[in-house]
Amino acid sequence: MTNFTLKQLRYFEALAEQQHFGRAAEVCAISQPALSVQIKELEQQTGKALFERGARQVRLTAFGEDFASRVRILLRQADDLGAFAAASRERLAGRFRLGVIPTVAPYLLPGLVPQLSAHFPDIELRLRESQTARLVEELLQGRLDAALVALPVEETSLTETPLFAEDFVLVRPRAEGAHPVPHITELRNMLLLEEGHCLRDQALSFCNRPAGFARDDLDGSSLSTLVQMVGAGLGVTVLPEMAVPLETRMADVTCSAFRGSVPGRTIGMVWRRTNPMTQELLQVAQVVREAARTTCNGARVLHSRSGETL
Amino acid sequence: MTNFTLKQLRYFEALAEQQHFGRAAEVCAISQPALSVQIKELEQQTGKALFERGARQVRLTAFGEDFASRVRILLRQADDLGAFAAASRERLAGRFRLGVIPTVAPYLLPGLVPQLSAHFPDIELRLRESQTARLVEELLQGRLDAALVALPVEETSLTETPLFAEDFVLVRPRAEGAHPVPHITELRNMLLLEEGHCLRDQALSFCNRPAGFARDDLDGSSLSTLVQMVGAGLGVTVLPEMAVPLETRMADVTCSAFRGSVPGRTIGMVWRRTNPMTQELLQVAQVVREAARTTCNGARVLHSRSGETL
DNA sequence: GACTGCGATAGTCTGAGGTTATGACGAACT
DNA sequence: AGTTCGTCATAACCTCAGACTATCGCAGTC
Repeated sequence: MTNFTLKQLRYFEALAEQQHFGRAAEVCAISQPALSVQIKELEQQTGKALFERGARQVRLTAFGEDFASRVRILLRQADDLGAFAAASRERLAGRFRLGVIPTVAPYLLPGLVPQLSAHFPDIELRLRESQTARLVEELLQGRLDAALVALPVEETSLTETPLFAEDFVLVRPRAEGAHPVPHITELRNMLLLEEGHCLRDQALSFCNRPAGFARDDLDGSSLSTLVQMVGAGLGVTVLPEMAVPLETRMADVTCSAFRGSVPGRTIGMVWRRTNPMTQELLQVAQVVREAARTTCNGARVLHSRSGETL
Repeated sequence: MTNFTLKQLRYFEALAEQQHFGRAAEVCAISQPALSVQIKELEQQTGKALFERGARQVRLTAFGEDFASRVRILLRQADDLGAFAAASRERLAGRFRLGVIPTVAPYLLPGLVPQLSAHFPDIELRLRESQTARLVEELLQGRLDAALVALPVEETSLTETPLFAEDFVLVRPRAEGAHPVPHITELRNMLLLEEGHCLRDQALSFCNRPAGFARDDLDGSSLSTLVQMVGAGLGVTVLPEMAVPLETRMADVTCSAFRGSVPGRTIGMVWRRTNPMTQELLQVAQVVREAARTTCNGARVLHSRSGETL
């Protein structure tokens, strides 16, 4: 029953304004008979006369006027919808849900958030801090649009772009600062983040884990905690370089670059392969690279391979 | 640019709800390819992806969700428009502008207005009291929908239906009540309404106007005034029967039926011949007849000829 | 690696909605 | 009164949007 078309309503509005079939048809850029037919059709569908056809005048009926005022509202709303789409066409806009792992978030976000807002003024940014596994799960469920994690991510339905690489640095009690920096295979009493953090797995993987390597009785829930524990002389730990300024400022520790083969990590952005906003996501990635370059110590910006711009 | 169709939006809404092309197509009672094509078309027109097509899931994009919430509002409004038309289909509704001549209005309207409201609960009644010429002019300009006047009305672009007929009665000072009622051709010192009232013309026409017939130095602006003047002994006048109870109650006058050929008038309703609401107008006329029968002394209800129901 | 479920694409057909030409009719003019 | 004019409705025709069926392609699943 409600099967009139927007086109009919636009014709109707034109006729209501012009009060003349010929002129209204011209306004609509169609022929007069076409307009007559559509108005007639509309009148049949509403079941009431909308216009009174006089010899020299076309007038709205009482019902027609009530109808017209509602039609106008409807059409303006339809116009708004079109304008809304047009306005959103160029720039990334709307909700954008970004997940970030805990060993990146505190160091990158203070620089990133303002830059994202500046770059995409119409964005509604929602941030979520969680470990990689959780972020991947939420991505797959469609509850996140993208995530910043350490690469690689083994998940075929996700796609990724590298953002930047950084080294890990060794954190020891300040007292040990004078000692030579041990090789990564010689580390002892390593303090680690609790289960689930990718940084823990990375730390475990880049050395051959001799007996006594890790203090696995003393997992820390954050890098901040770990550094405090190092300062208390409980052991040593590694920090990604971006974390160094913030975490070691107030602690009684010393930081040293590794010698020889320097361990590190690559941070990248991942999202569902099926997400149609690839273009916009790559723009976001570019902003993240910029933010990392300007606000994160020692971040070496990486660029996506050419094929990924598709 | 804003040339999407309501149909597309309905398809879109269904898909947004079902998150499945096949099921959404079924809901829309079309084939799945038809829906795919229309969604694609809509996405092309908005210039943005609305859905993310996953392997096992169809999801709205961020933009799609914003779009959807607006679409829902628009569609509900379109539905309302249809419902509004459907609701107005049966009963007369909306603004109804009725003109009434001054020698009818005060006596008929108190009974008519409640009956009209009761009969057409959704009506928005606007009343206008003016002399016939003015009412006809406003009708022709489309500023009135109908008018209650004395018939006949000489105006080819108006059509009419008779409502009721009534007699005129003679009003004399009470002192003269004992005298025999003069014949209409023997009247003297007749007090008349001022220029423009049809009742004046009628009074002038139903007698042969001998010298001294009318006190044309003393026109009254209302029947009420005339009756007061009669009571003061300035002359005599005629009243339509419906005016008698109200106008003669407080005055020192006497009313008498004419003998022989009794003058009177016919009240009818007129409207633009082009007005498409003939059916509803005839309903209104019927209510007026009923109101006249129950509330107006001596009104003899008349019925429209069968052909007029078209 | 074949199967399956699901969306996209291709090819075809129908009718909604456009066109031009013409009719009908009231208003205005001669 | 007849004629002309302005205006909307109707008729006949045409075209393409949008429907259908059939089929392909792809990603999970067994």
